[in-house]
Amino acid sequence: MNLSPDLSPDHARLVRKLDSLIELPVEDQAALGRLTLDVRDVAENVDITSEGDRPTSCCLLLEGYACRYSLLQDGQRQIMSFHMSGDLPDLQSLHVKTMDHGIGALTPCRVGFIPHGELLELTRTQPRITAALWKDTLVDAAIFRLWLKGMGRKTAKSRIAHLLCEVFARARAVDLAEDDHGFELPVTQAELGDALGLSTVHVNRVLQELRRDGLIASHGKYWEIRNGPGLAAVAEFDPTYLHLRRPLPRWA
Amino acid sequence: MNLSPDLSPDHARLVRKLDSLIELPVEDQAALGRLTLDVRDVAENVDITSEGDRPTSCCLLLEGYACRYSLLQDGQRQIMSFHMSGDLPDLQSLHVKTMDHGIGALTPCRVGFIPHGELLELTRTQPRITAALWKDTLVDAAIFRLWLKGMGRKTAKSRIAHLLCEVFARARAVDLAEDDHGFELPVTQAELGDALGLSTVHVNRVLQELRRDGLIASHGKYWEIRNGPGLAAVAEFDPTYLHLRRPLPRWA
DNA sequence: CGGATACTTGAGGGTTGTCAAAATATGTGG
DNA sequence: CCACATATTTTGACAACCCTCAAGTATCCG
Repeated sequence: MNLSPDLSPDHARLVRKLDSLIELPVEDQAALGRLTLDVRDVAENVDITSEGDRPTSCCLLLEGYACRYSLLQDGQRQIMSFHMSGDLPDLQSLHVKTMDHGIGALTPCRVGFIPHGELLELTRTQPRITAALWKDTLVDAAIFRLWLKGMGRKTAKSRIAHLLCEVFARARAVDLAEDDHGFELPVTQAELGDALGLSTVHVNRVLQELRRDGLIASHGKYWEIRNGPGLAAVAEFDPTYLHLRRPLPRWA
Repeated sequence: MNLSPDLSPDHARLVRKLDSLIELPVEDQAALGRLTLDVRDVAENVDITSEGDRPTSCCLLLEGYACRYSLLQDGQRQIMSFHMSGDLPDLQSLHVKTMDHGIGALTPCRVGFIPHGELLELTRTQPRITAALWKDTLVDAAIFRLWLKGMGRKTAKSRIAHLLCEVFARARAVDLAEDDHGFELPVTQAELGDALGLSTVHVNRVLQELRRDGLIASHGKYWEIRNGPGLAAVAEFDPTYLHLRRPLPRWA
């Protein structure tokens, strides 16, 4: 990647993310670099955006991890995605006015809010940026589809394996994975369960099984893929759906 | 809605669909009316587009019903969405080159293929059409999220109820539902199961339960919502996520 | 009318959930 | 840097929702 040197570190995260989807000429990078970023801190377990809100800006996640979620009437929670630095978890609010889900901070987060107006102006003048942003929302949708496939037709073991492959691949694509197999995902087993449609107890048992099989290891919020091909096989993981420009490790 | 009178019936279906999401001035309607439609017939159970394809056009469903699906290694199928006349089920191929799932015809279908080039040209010149198309893909994503929520955290009964509410609401929005509670959804119980992550047998039993409760009735491919508020309550159905411009029946 | 597809029913089993509690890790104030 | 409160992980027993298998019935369509 050819990252324009005069970008702020915050803008660079955005550019790096979009550039993982579509090659962005320096002019487009510069245009992104001129976007207003209203930076704020959000505490753990606090909403960045709540269901029912009608945002007038999109949030760029700069530091920390967040999730998309929705609550049921009985208080159960469904997590629909995990987000890391560089993600625009409520980008869809650009064209879909009312939030039909919330974005919550899984860890203390630093986020930058970009006014809708500025983004819409870019989409009127910069077709490549439009394509990149649109594609980002499309990859989101592709991820939802794969989760759907997992929830509908895969075992708990395969689902968990798939999630770990996916988060690793996404982290890798934006230079957040340290090496060929380690990455950060600061979520509790209860949160994994809420994401995968499983109980905490069952998540725990299946994780133990994956460890026993030598497929993964974990130390708190850090996860390690011990046997990539094995894990990918259990998961039936094929990264095509992430539509990344740059190749991933062979096994993924 | 103010449908431009000089549209072909096929183009009108597209305009009616996009207009259900965003108000389209006549100039935009006219621009849509000039799109090339390469019309073809697709037989039941044949793919309109297959997983792995790299389409150079988007298909507009003109007549019939289709579904998005993906197969697992063991042959199981996950259906990710149902599509009706007016839908653009592979619109995402505009920006995401490789199909990560297939589009299959559930009934004999008539589809019109629109060249990517023409759509991309529109997105460069007509911001409202861009917004409408983008929003269409965003509503798709919202529907995936709701299915995800259902599969993860709802009972089979609630999931089936939700699907019926949703298809009714979508059909209503494009004038495909005959009255306040009847609509067409020509799918077998096996297909419902593949969509909802359930076995055929269980779908059957739950449908009987919904009928016994007086919530629905069905005659072959036609479905009737007998008790809208009751069904919506079981489903926890709230149509906000469909982001429709025009109101739906009170209960939905 | 006949074959195929779809729907229905019954019996039994398995993956996963619930409840409850113990063990361990984490974090904060003194 | 320890002590205690809290959050998280782990374990066990039992139950439930849903699945599989299998067979019978209804429906569609040429």
